[in-house]
Amino acid sequence: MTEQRERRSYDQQCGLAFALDVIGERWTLLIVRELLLRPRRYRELRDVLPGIGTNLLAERLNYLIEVGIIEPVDANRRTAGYALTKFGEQLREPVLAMARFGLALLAERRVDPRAGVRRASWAVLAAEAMVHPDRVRADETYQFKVDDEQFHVTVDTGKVRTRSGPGIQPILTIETDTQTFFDLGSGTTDPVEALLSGSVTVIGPPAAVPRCLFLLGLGADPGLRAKPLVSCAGKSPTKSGE
Amino acid sequence: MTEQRERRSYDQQCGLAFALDVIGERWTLLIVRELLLRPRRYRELRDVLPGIGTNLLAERLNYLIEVGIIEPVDANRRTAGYALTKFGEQLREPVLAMARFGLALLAERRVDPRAGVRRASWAVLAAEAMVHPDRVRADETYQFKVDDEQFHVTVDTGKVRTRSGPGIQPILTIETDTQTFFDLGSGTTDPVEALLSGSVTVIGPPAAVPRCLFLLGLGADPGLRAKPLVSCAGKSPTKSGE
DNA sequence: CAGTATCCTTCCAGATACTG
DNA sequence: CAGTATCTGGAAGGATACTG
Repeated sequence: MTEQRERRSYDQQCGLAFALDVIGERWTLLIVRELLLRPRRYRELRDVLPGIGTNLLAERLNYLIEVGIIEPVDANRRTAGYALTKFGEQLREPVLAMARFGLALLAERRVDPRAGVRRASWAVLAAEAMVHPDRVRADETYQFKVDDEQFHVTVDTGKVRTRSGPGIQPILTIETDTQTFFDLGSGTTDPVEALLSGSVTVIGPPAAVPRCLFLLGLGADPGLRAKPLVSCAGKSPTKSGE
Repeated sequence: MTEQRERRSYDQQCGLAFALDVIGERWTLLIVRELLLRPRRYRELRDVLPGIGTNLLAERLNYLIEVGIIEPVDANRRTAGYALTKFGEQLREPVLAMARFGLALLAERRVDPRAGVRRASWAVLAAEAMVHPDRVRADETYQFKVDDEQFHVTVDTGKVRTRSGPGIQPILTIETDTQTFFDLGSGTTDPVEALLSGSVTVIGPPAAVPRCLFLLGLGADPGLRAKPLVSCAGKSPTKSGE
């Protein structure tokens, strides 16, 4: 039996404090992140969260089940893993917003861009965080291959979805490595530069590339551009005043 | 001098992990929340964060300065408090997203709705979290008085802003207490019920009320409504709807 | 494989004393 | 007032051995 722990609470009547009481402890949001990508087995979670320790993982999982954020998935009679509940899916927006901030930290070199474990599956989340829903310029699908991970961004009747796996009839297929992808996402590397240096390869009509870049916040609006000059890394979010 | 602590890091190349490495420790986001509302002095922060302890608060403040999220504000030559930097302002979206999730927890009774300290200033954040930018129906200002706190939601040329202090020429002035406001925000209490029971009072044209409710996610689209169902804006006495 | 139990370390809460 | 520094008990986290 897992014994009940007396949880620390901020004891404040505030939405943020309520949320942090539940998902503010160490590791919790990272577990949620993994399950946002897809359901996972206990072992898989251990593997993608190096350093967590089996007791903590078990404790967190039980608590997340208790509060209805995740649920065990059992095939046959055995626990086959964990998945987010419908309620837990509501953590997608907060997690993406935080991930966006993390990329901003990276862009401003407030964190070490090369430190730590790399995993291509994080790139899916990064892509989803980068998407500007208001920057749709065409209904089309962009497919990505980042190291071993495959995912796609689809615009369907103006609505954007980011999903794991190959896309259906993608207009573009973009291939790169995890490092380059994060460098692009944080504005560390310019997309044009990456293309020219060959660390990114693109298959598909060149005209679609600016639309894809624009959607991901990496380029200027193609609809407003008279002539394709040299793109200037579009996203230039106001140098922090120091 | 504050001695440097060896910070715990997830060591993962992922936006979320980067963010949590920086603002994932206990109390940090609550400090940011306070500074999102307005700059604060050391003493004020202590007062709104009961239980934090002077050393932790000092440590967190110094670290947040170090990473460029906040900066000391000095009037004359003395430290007059702390304010978010332009960079730190980027935490507004993540914090609001988390607060929204917190309200969802409340709505599903996953947290105790009555526990803990109440502060009217939290309501400003809650209101901002509740706003649906895509639900604008008119350019107008709604002013709120929640206990001792005053703030307003303004729609100006289709853009929504939520700010502390009184609004300019508000079409509505809504007055209530902190508890009721959070009950409304979490869907625990129905707005109509709150109006009828007198725990909320509204001054202004009744026709504007549905627009305000809709904007805050508390009512149906008034543009789709044929007739104004609720026409009681003034005091409709003692009809306890139980 | 999927956890549970155990031990040890680090961090946090709370109190208090000290400095400019 | 605006912090900094120190101390102590207890709780959370990390590493690992162990069990069904």
